[in-house]
Amino acid sequence: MIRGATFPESGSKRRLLDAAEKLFAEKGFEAVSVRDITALAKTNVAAVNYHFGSREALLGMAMMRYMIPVTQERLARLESLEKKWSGKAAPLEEIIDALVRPLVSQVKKSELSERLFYKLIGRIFAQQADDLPAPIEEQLRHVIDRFMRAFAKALPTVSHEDLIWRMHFLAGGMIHMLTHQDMLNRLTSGSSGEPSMEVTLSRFIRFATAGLREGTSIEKPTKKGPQATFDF
Amino acid sequence: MIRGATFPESGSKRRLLDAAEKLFAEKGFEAVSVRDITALAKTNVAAVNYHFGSREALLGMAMMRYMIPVTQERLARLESLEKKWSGKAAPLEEIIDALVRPLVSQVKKSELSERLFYKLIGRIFAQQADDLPAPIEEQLRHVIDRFMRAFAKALPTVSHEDLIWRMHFLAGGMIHMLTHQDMLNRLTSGSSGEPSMEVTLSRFIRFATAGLREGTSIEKPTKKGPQATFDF
DNA sequence: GTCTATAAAGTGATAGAC
DNA sequence: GTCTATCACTTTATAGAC
Repeated sequence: MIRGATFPESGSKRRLLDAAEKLFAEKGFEAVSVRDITALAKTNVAAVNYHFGSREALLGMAMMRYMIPVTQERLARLESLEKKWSGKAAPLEEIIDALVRPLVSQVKKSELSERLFYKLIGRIFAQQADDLPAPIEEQLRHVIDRFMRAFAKALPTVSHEDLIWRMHFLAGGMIHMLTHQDMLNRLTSGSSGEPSMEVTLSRFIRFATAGLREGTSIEKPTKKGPQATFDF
Repeated sequence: MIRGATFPESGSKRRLLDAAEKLFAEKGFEAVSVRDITALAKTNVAAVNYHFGSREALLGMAMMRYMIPVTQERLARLESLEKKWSGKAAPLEEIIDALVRPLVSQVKKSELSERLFYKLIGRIFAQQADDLPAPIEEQLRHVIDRFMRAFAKALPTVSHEDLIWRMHFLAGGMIHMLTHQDMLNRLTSGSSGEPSMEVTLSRFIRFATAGLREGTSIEKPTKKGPQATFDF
């Protein structure tokens, strides 16, 4: 399902991908010019068009170089999880871990700094769906579909529609966690403690597990949420 | 604390703000030129510099025109909540509602389409903290501080650091909910049901309440999350 | 494959007429 | 306040030499 598209291991094409990735992460996709990229990659300005055809195509390739291994690791982790729990539903925490951890673990294989890596991922996910490159959209669709089935099995009493939305909220928290760690410190005068990513990840998994599970058990006697009018 | 800065109700300055807001929402902050804005506002190209001094300053003003009423409504709702529960901690659901609902309710006062309004808010929050206009950063800091205190009162057993991170995850889900409703439908072949915002909001509040509360009560016998090694 | 040179269009900002 | 004309750059993309 997920084709393995190969990427150059060296040469000017590789240097262009590296440079593009770094600059896109730092400044955002719109704010980087072909000249910025070729300057950092130490090639001539024509190289981008020669190797990729256009700036847009290079942008798509840089995204794909990330997302392909992330997608593959997600699916592999989920499969190995299902094998381990053969037939039975896997624990919710472990499914969420399989979805989130690859975004973190792929960082080690990158030559970008950790901070930049997360920014790049954040920028990819912050794109509107309709201007993601088609192959990336296809991958995300497949990942969502596979994980939805796993979640549905683990939470048989939650409706399909509820589950989709909860997974959506989870995705938002996940992206925010990766991309705005620095914002958190800035906006709270450094009281977030700057923990390791492993600690943050386990905090997130607890949060998301509780959120996904909410409403599963027989309706707790919660004080029936607001929704009412305020005297504002 | 939050100064009330006035914005023009008519005239070319107002038209420029309207046009900028619409285009920034549609295409993103980097992708809109002064000429795009003046064309839509039906002014000459010099008008932006005459009225605002620079493109950047106009961008900041457009953001502020949103965020000021949102911030004011958030603080007002929280205050009225605390008055209502005089002394006692307000229910978690109601605090979250006070934080999230203003982002939705301000849509009615806007002349943008609902879809565009949410996109604009998403773009503001997707900015890196260090390139938000200073007054906006100040407002966010104040809001976070006020709501953190309310959350801490409602969840006295959760550590300050845990709470900060859970609030951070909540913020991510909130932004994602507002800005990527269309993506959800696109990536799930429309099985999210396109519910009204009111329904989505109450789904989100349930999710976030559960996530924030997680771990409050005496450590549930959860199967101790993953964190372990995988055979991948 | 790599490069320079350049075309063609777009950019933010401003001077100066009205 | 509004406008046109224009400056001084930067942009993507490409032609054509090596």
